[in-house]
Parts: sequence; structure tokens; C-alpha cells
Amino acid sequence: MPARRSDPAAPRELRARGLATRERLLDAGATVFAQRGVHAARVDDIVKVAATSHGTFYLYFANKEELFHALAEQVAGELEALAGRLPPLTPDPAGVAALDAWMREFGALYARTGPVIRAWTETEMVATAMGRLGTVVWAAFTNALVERIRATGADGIDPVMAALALVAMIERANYYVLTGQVPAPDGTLPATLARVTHGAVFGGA
Amino acid sequence: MPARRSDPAAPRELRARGLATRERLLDAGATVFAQRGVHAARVDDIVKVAATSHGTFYLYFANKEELFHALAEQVAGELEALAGRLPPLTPDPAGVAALDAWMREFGALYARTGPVIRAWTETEMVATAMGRLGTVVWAAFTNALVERIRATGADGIDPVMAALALVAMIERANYYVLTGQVPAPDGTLPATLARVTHGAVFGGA
Amino acid sequence: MPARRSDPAAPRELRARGLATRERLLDAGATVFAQRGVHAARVDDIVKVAATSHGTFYLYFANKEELFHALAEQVAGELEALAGRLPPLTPDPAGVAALDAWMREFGALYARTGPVIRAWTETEMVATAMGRLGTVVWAAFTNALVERIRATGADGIDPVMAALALVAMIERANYYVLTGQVPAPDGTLPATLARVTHGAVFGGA
Amino acid sequence: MPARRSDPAAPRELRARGLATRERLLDAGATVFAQRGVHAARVDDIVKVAATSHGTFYLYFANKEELFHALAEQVAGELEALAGRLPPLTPDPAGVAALDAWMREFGALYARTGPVIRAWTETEMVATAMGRLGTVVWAAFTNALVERIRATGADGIDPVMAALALVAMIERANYYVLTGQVPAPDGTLPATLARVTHGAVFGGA
DNA sequence: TATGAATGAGATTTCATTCAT
DNA sequence: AATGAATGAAATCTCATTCAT
Repeated sequence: MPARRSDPAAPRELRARGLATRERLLDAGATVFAQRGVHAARVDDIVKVAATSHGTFYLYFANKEELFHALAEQVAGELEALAGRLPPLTPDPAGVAALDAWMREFGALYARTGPVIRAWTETEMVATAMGRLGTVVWAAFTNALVERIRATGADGIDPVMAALALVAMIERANYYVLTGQVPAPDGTLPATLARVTHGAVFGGA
Repeated sequence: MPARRSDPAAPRELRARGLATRERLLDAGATVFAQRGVHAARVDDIVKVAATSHGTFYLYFANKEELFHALAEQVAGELEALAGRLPPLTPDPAGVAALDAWMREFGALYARTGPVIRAWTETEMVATAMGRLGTVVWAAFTNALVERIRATGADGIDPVMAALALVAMIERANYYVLTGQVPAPDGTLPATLARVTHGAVFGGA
Repeated sequence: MPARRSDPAAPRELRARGLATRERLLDAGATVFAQRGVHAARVDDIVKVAATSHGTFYLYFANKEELFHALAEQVAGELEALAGRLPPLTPDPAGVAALDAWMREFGALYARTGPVIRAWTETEMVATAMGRLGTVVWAAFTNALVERIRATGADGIDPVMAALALVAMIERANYYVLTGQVPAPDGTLPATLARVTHGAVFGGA
Repeated sequence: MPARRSDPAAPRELRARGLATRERLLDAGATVFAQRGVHAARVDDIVKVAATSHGTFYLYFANKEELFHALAEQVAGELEALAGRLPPLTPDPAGVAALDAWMREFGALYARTGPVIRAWTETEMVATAMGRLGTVVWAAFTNALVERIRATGADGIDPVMAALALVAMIERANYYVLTGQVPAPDGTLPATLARVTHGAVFGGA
């Protein structure tokens, strides 16, 4: 049986050099992606930044989407870990403080990985692998919040819906500030997000 | 050699038939943008939906971007009008009810014009005309909220930042629901958004 | 929306194969321009003659105009060299003979590069880069002639204007003959041009 | 036999209004043609200048080429008349003076109709109607000159070839000056052309 | 493992010409 | 006699992906 030309980017054993090249491509992807957005990013841009060639790109990734996917997997892991660290919600000032600290963490992570995160959304079609990944990660976030809200025993509010709304807020507000669409004095954003979230959960009491 | 174009799609006097065609193209644009997203939409799709020819398209718009811009201007007007109708915020249940009604209105408008609205953000680069348009409209929204928050005399919260966060939430939550990224029992979303917004403003008291 | 091109056909380091392809495209360009004229020539024709693809064309030239420009630079060099070889004008028969030899050279060069030369003029608008290139080369020619005419001490004639007229004659007459607009028994043209030029300079004496 | 839709621009009986429109289109053609060159001129430009519509254009001319042809016929008539007025060539100063006067006439005509004249040449392909027209007119010119040269009894020069060269010179030199490719103090050009022509015919003697 | 070169399908845009009123 | 609108064939240009060395 004549072996078909070996599948381009089928996972192979990589030696040190290969791993380094792959890493360079991933970094370049993140950079270009951040600069131009997912749609506008061209393979040509990426290989230029990675200082390598088109041919090499397809040695490591079957296509553009796969590179994005690889990038997304990395980010997804970090996000899920962060979701796991969401503090318990208590009505006292300590509850606000804990939330505030967490919001700072989120902001830092978002600053580093925002472009990739946003790609999940830009890829509007939920049916794609990217879209599904986004859904999964967002679910982790939402579930963490839902759990905390339920634990407070707050009533008069749908915990799932509220969690969704708050997650949406946290992501988008960071996005606006990060892309400079609105100016934000340093540190005001996490504080505000913490306050609003807290108020949403205990405000009706 | 590319003959210098004289003046493509320069605004002309249009008779009834021409106006109708232009309108058909705008509608088709909205449809296709909604289905495929702004980036993926091809002129070819649009003219197919409008049941006309490529040539005709360029009779009315210099390019895809211009059609999008025209669409955006329409939507921007509607959004600003809606922002102007934001009710006063009062701490009593009537305040929540008024907000709830407004959130329904927003949801309806968003369902109709969401793709165009989102494209403002997809077009991340703030420097572009599109980006500016988005900024301006968002400012109208935020300002309306800021004013209402200030009027409540609520302290301990930065009104501008809070308004920004809430606007972010309102837009994104609608987006998630609309694109089916999360399921939402009918009508729960506006209610939740109203509650969270209300809680954010009066929760700290 | 037209993604901003990064840098099309930016001069790259080319290896042997690339250089060969580029050369093939230049040759094909010359051929097609000669057959169809510069305006009528389509990129499609050129790549067909060069036996390559559209994509490849744009790997080497940003557009048709740039290919033409590259071609023009080559020809301009040859023409300037030829201008430099214009013999001194002497009133005796040897002067005519020298001129005659030179006219033959011109004819040969023109036969090879005529279409490109003529395109400078077709591109009537003097303001363009192309137009300027034509002007510069023609100036080299004219200056060479002016110098020779002045050296003869011939009076009663404006050397600059006379040179211009003679250059015009030499170019156009070759053009008429080359395009078959007039039939010319072999070799009559250079002889006649030499005679007329000679007569123009010494005829008034 | 069902009458076919009457041939668009078949010569029809035109009333005053129709004639005026046709005239306006011809004038507009000349204008646009002069501004942009034959190739770049678009029907759209012409009808804009003529302040009429596309539909109307095709009421009077079957296509763009036909308009140019009509324009050319006008000019051709004037050129042939001018050729007929070429003075006899005499070796004395009076011969130069007569030539000089004639060159002035040519210059004036060329200034008015140059763009159309040049179109004959731009339309390089001799096979076209336009190309043939050019040939015929140029032949008239050349023949007039040939006759005059023969009449002088000058020998050592091929009259046909010399005439061709001189006609080429006269046309192109005027072209260079008219398009501003070379600066010419007022009136120097005709004088120089007269001198060179005269020298060419009698110089060898 | 790397890469320069090539490819071609697909998207955009132009403009002479025709149509319907 | 006039015109606004429509058409579609052709041309240009882009870029993800594959090939050959």
C-alpha cells in the first residue's frame, strides 16, 4: 500500500529545535492576532514575525485555524484555573475585597490573552471548534459564579442568568478598557466590577 | 494600468426605482451580515439576496464597507434614541419595573441590529471611522447611565466606571443569548439585567 | 473589507529559480506589450506567455505597472548608452557614414524595445513617474545632439530646437516603419535619417 | 416579418435638437479624449461633460469607437486640406519663409486637434478603422512632400523616405512641445522645422 | 527540519452596452 | 428624444495551501 504523503501536521515527535520553532509560531500567532484581529491575520504575517517560512508553518499546523486552536487551549487552561479560584461571596466588606483581588487577577490575565479570548466570540458561529471551546470555558466561569450566588441564598434573582450577565460584564468591560475605547484611571475597573457584582448579588436584600 | 476612477457611487439623485434598489441592498446587507458576520459576507451574497447584479451594487455603494457604514448610521440613530429614553432610577420596585421595560426594548433592537452593532467592535482598531462611530454611540449610552446614577446620590461607586461596566454587560449578555451561546428562558434576560443594574446602583446603600 | 495588504511584491532575496521566473515574466511582458500595446495587455496574457500563474506574477510585481516600470528602466539604460555613442558631426561624407551607422544601431534597439519606448509617450500625462522617465531619456538624446550641433558652429539654427526636432523624427520614423504603417526597403531608413540630420546641420551653410 | 429593434445609431433624420445633442457629444468626446487619452476615456466621462445620459449616447453612436471615428473624419478633412496647401520648395530664402508660414498653420491645427490625431497612432494596430484612417491622411501629407522634393531635382536622397521622416518629425515635435514635454520659446518651433526641412531637401546639394 | 517558490480558487471592482419608461 | 437603472463579462488582486529541493 503506497504510503500517502505523510499528513502534514500530524503530531510528531519533536526534538528541541522543532519545539522551539513551534513555540515561535505560537508566539507570533498571538502577536499578529492581537495586532490585526483574527480575520485579518494572514499566515504570511505570522511566519514573518516568527522569522520562518510558509513551508515550515504547515509542518507544525495543518492550517491557520489549528494554530489558533492550540493557542486557545493554552488560554483556556489558565482561565479555568482562574474560575476555580473565584472566592466565596459574603455580604460583608471582606466579600468585596476578595472579589476585588480576583478581578485584578482577571484583568492581568485578560491583558495578556485578550485577543485569543475574543477570538472565541468573533468566531460567531458556535458550531466551530473555536466556538465550542469558548462555550466550555465561559461555562466554567458562569458555573463558578452560579455556585457562589446560590450559596448566598439570595432570592428574587435567577442565579444562572445573573451569572451570565456578570461574566459578560467582566469580559467586555476589560475589553473596552484594554482596547482604549474608554479611558480608565488605574485600578478603578477591578474595584468597580467587584462592587457591581457584589451589589448584584446582595443588593436586592 | 488602473484607470483612475472618476467618482464611484458618488451620491446621485435617485428616483423611486433607484431608492427601492438601494433599500433592497441595505436590507440584504443586514441579512447577510447577520448570517455570516461582517467579515465573511461577500458582495456576491448580498447581491444574490437583493436579487440584483454586481454592477448594480457598485452603482449605489463604492464598496462593501460603505454599505456597512450606511447601515451603521441607521442603527446608531436608533441606539441614541433608545439611550435617550433610559428611565430615571428610583430605589423602589417601580424603578426596577421601568428598567425592565427598557431592557426589553433594548433586546428587541439588538435582535434586529445586533450584527451591525457587533461589527463596530470587531473593527477593533479604534482609529477608524467605524470605531469612532461605535465609541460615540456607546458614549451616549454610558452618559445616560452616568447621569441617572449620579442623580441617585449613591456614593462609594465611580459612576462613570459603573456605567461603562453596565453597558458592557447589557450588550454582551444580549449577544450571548442571541447567538445561542447560552440558552435563556423567554424574558428572563431583561429581568435579570434590570435587577443587576438596579442592585449595582442601590446595592451599596 | 479589504484587508490592508502588508507589503506586496516587496523586493525579496531571490534565488536562482526565482530570478529565472522574474526574468521570464519580464520577457513575457515585453512580448505582450509589443503585441497588444501596453494598455491592452492583460496580466493574464503575460502569465500565459511566461507559462506561470497569476499568483506568481504578484509574487514578483505589485501590478502590471510595476512590471512595465522595471522593463522601462532596462530600456532607459540602453538608450542612454546609445545616446552617449552619438558620433561627432563632420561636414564630409565620413560624417554621414558615421551617422548612418549610428542610425542602424538605433533602429535595431528600437525594433527590440519600441513598445516600451512608445509607452512613455502614450502615458501622456507628464506628471507621472513614467512620463518623467521618458523625459529624462529623451533629454539625454537631445543633449547629445545639441552638443554635436554646437560643435559644428552652424549658425542660423537654434541647436536645442533642432535637436528636439531631429530626435522626434528619428523616433517616429522608426515607429512608422516598424509598425508597418509605411513600407521601407531594407536599410533605406537609417540612410535617409542620416542624410536628413546631416543636411539639417550643414545644409544652411 | 417582425421588425428588429431598430439599429441603435443607424443614421437617422435629425431635427435641430437632435443635431445639437450630437454636436455636444462630439465636443465632449474631444474634450475628454484630450484630458484622459483615448484608452482612459470612459463613456461615463463623455456623457457627464455633455450633460446627458448613457442612453442618449447610444442613440447617436453605436459605440465609443464610432464617436472617435466621427471626430477623426472631421480632423482628417482639415489635415488633407492643409497638406494640399504645402508650398513649392525653392532653394532661396523665400522657400524657407513659405515653409515657415505653413508650419505655423500646422502648429495651430495641431494645437486644436492634436489629441484626435494622436489617437490614430495610439491605436497602434494598423488593422483597425482608426489605424487605416491615420495611414490615409499621413499618405496625403507624405505625397505632398514627395512631390515637392522630386520637383527640386535633389538627388542622393530617397524622396519617399525623406518625406516620411520629415512628416514624422513635424508631427512629433509639435506633440512634444504641445504636451509640455519640452519647453519652446514661442514661434521657435515652426522656424526650426522649416529650416530643417529645407536643409534636408537642399542641404546635400 | 527548513524553505523559497508556485498555485489557483475566490473576491472585488470596472465599464461598455442594453433596457424600460 | 431622453434618461435613469440595470447588466455581466472581464480584469485585477489576495492568500491559504502545496510542492520540490
